[in-house]
Amino acid sequence: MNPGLDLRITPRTVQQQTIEKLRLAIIAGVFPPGSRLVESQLCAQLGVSRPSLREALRSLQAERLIEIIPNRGPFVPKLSWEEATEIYDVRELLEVVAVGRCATRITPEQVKELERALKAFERAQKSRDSLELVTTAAEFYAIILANCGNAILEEVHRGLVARISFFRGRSMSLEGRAGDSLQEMRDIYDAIAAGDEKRAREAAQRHLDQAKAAAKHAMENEA
Amino acid sequence: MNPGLDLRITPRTVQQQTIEKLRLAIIAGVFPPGSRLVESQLCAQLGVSRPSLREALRSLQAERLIEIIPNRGPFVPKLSWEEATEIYDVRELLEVVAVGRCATRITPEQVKELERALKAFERAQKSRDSLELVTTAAEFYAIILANCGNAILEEVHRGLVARISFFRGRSMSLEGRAGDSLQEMRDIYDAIAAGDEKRAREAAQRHLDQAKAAAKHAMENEA
DNA sequence: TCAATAAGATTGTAAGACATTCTTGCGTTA
DNA sequence: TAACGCAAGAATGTCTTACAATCTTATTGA
Repeated sequence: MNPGLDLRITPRTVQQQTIEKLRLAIIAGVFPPGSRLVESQLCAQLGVSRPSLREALRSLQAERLIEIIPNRGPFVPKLSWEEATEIYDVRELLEVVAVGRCATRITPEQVKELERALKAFERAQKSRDSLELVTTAAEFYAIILANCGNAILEEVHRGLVARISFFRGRSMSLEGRAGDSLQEMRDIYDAIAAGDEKRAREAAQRHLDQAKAAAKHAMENEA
Repeated sequence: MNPGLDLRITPRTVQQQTIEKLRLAIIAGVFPPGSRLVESQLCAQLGVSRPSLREALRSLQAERLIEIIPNRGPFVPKLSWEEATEIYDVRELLEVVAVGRCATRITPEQVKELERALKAFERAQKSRDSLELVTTAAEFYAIILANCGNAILEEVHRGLVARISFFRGRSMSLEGRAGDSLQEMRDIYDAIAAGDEKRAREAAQRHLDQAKAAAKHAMENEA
């Protein structure tokens, strides 16, 4: 037996499903930043009891996806540009390393996967579907992070990206941004496929700097 | 009025206190890795109701300080050396940057604070108090992270360090390790006080490599 | 118009209940 | 004897109910 393989199947409990549904809703922007989450309403919408919902809310609070002010309840935080910048900076730190490591250790099968994800993004870009753009871009990065050889890095990165999902959605819709993104992601893909760590890191750095600038632009245009 | 200043006082709810007490207990090693946390026992020990306790446990689960297997309940995870290595690697990534940034922006008052923390560590090292060693070392790093200019980086770093606290406690007790640590921390302090970013980063890197090696050594000697 | 108050809504916390699932010890059987 | 299976007990997952504390809002009065 391989002791490193965990075969345990974990039943999906009510709370887990509650957490996942709420998390997706928040990331997708169903509850825009600043909106309050009223327990009784969520219970009714999700069909769960208040204790179960509250436990789910505590998890999301620990993930920093929501904030809970005592006696006032949970709400989706509004990110200031300063906070968003800090998140982008840490993300950049992690992501550049992840892309570089990925380039040195990814398997040919996973390169195929990455190529598929890139093409999906390309299709989304042509169809100008804003949601699809974000989804496919996330998938592209998910593959990279899953192949960087460090699960903790992947986990932390995912948490950070979730917190700026609202920005990403906005900046992706910016005129022309998706096209630039595609080219930058192609560069990353090419470098990874070639196993060129240095070039991969540089491409990732470029991509993130551009994304950061686009996010800033998107934010200033609506604030 | 300064809109950036948040004067809101948050009442300390039962759950917050529960979370903090449990977190400290876990970090301090009261519940060693592998031990199960039985709800009814914790309720009695902490004097809180089951719903409150369960919400607190969900928070700790999201922080990855405990794991909860459905229908079996929460327990303190045993870190494999592979996982610990991954955490150390990400921590290193963040910490080196944080120390470097700290060197360029710390205020003279905070340098004083850092000096005090360093001296406290020195005293702990002389008295060979294992708990004090960990506490004072944590304080030293807390000051650095608080002055790196990025609250997100600080937050992520704190989360990672909490997860390897058990290792830290063990490796600190290693013969001679504390003395080496002190010298390495002095180097970090000197570089920060001198505002020398490059040297600070190098010192941080050295310190972490040593800490990692010590942790590995400590782990292999008991597994 | 503004301040104070009161009513309503919402959250924090507890207690109880019950079905489901896990653990464990015992007895049965090959 | 050993392995299997079953049954009792313990623990968790979930829901309901309840109530005090707090916040929000609307009304009233100056």
